[in-house]
Amino acid sequence: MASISLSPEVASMAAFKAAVPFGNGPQDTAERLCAVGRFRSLERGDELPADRYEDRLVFIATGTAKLVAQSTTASASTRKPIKPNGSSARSIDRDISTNTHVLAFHFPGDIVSVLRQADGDFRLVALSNLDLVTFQAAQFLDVAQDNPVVLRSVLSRSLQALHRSRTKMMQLGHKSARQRIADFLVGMAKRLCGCTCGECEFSLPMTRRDIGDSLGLKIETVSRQFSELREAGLVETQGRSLVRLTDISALAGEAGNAPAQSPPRTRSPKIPPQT
Amino acid sequence: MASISLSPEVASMAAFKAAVPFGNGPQDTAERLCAVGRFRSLERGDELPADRYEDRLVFIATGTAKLVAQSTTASASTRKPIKPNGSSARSIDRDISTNTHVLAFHFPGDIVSVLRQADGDFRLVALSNLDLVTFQAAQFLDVAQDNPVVLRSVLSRSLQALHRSRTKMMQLGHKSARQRIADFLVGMAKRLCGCTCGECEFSLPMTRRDIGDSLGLKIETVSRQFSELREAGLVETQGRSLVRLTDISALAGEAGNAPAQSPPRTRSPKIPPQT
DNA sequence: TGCCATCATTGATCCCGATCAAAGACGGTC
DNA sequence: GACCGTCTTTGATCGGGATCAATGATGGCA
Repeated sequence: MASISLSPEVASMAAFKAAVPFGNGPQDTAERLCAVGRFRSLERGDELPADRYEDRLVFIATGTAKLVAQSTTASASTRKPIKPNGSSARSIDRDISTNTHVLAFHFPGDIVSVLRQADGDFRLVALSNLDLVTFQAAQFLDVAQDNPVVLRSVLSRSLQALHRSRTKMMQLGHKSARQRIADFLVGMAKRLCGCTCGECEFSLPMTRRDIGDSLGLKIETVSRQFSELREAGLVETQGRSLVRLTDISALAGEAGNAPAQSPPRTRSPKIPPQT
Repeated sequence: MASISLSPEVASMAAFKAAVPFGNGPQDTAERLCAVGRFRSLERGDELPADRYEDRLVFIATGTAKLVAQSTTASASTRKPIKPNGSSARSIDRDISTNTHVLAFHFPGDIVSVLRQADGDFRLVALSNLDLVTFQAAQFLDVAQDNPVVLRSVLSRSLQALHRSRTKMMQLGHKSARQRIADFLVGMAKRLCGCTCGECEFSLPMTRRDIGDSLGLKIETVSRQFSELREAGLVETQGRSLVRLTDISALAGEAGNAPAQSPPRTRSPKIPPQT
């Protein structure tokens, strides 16, 4: 097994180069970017060590991750006298049952912007074994500055992230628990299988708690909604993570979205949706 | 009234040039950007006509605006048999009590990204008389592509917007009504007066309904929270919009944030705050 | 000045989701 | 296999915010 197969590091860098369009600018941009990028590998449950002073851009090569925020709520409470059970020395104080919030889940090919710690406590945590490439944002931009195509691509990605974030905000703003869960499942079907209608089966890489934290719900509520959707025949589950959606369109309807028609929403100017 | 004083259009373009750092790239970038920008003036309550196919970047020169999303929720309920009272012809079907959501408020100097309508129903609505400059995002980027400083500045702004959006998401995710209102007021104090502690007085450009829509609360709840904060001596109001915060730090505490110490924001080589 | 549409406040009640509590199921490891 | 920690499900109860309903305040305008 020596080093015959492609090393994770080399593979990750290659994935990065493949994911970003380098256009017809300076041809060495890719190499120069890789030179300032740093490969890292995390195991399930590990978190990317925080950087106090530098914003970072993180490219996900393999695995899935969650971006969490530890809200600085003056929660005067809950110091859990962690059981002396010296479990894996690895699990760094994953403060249970505090106001942790999952901002987003990320999958291979994503470029995640992780702000410096001074701007809030954002952390990237591995949900599965994770290969990634980290860049100091300033360095990345310095290099990319010579190559407008790259810069523009990054901008475009960040605008997309903004869009997703806003969409999610709307979810949290005024959707019921049922709608949030349905929406979440539809979203996962799309990102994990590329399915937007029909049926679909996949394995959720995150726990019920993670799901709840990302939707602003408690774990019990998440569970109850799964149960109800199961009774409604829209969802089947097997084990902890395997999920089968029997009718994605119906689920999307449940989520309060247009039932995933043919995308070209040829609405005449201003017909109120009112499904 | 002739054209003796500076026209709003000229003033807006000048404001735009002043707001974006053009660095030492090609010196005509500013002019070329202005050439593809289009000046618009909206009156209170008007909305920026939607563009079906093009994402846009909008620079706010004067006034305040809200970015709203009309959620396509399949609200099976609430058919309000709008009273035949042919009210003012002006109020363009501003569907009362529907799931409108305010994504953000914007002030002079902001650059707002307004996605094409196909990506969701986002609209920019004037809260006061509003002068702005709109760009087709693609055109803007084409021009800016020659000037890395501009491109990078726009990127930086969008990352900031993302950060704000995420922060807000956390708010909506798990904060009480009290905390949301307190947080909102602290944020307004900062944006409208630059105050982060001590006391402060300003005029809110938006209605209680707008506030509620932006925080995921109902108007009655907003009102009740104002009343409670008033009783607690943290807030004084006069008329509909005038607000006085007697102790911003205390209010920040109420919001569940660190009580606004001297922000040790040790900014590393980064880009100006703004927005 | 008085009218009137809109906005804001206050009260009463209801309901969804949080919280408290206790089993039950999964999936590791020995 | 049996054990055990973690994750998940289900039940009972509570409370914050939504909802329904009515009154009061504001400010634009003729």
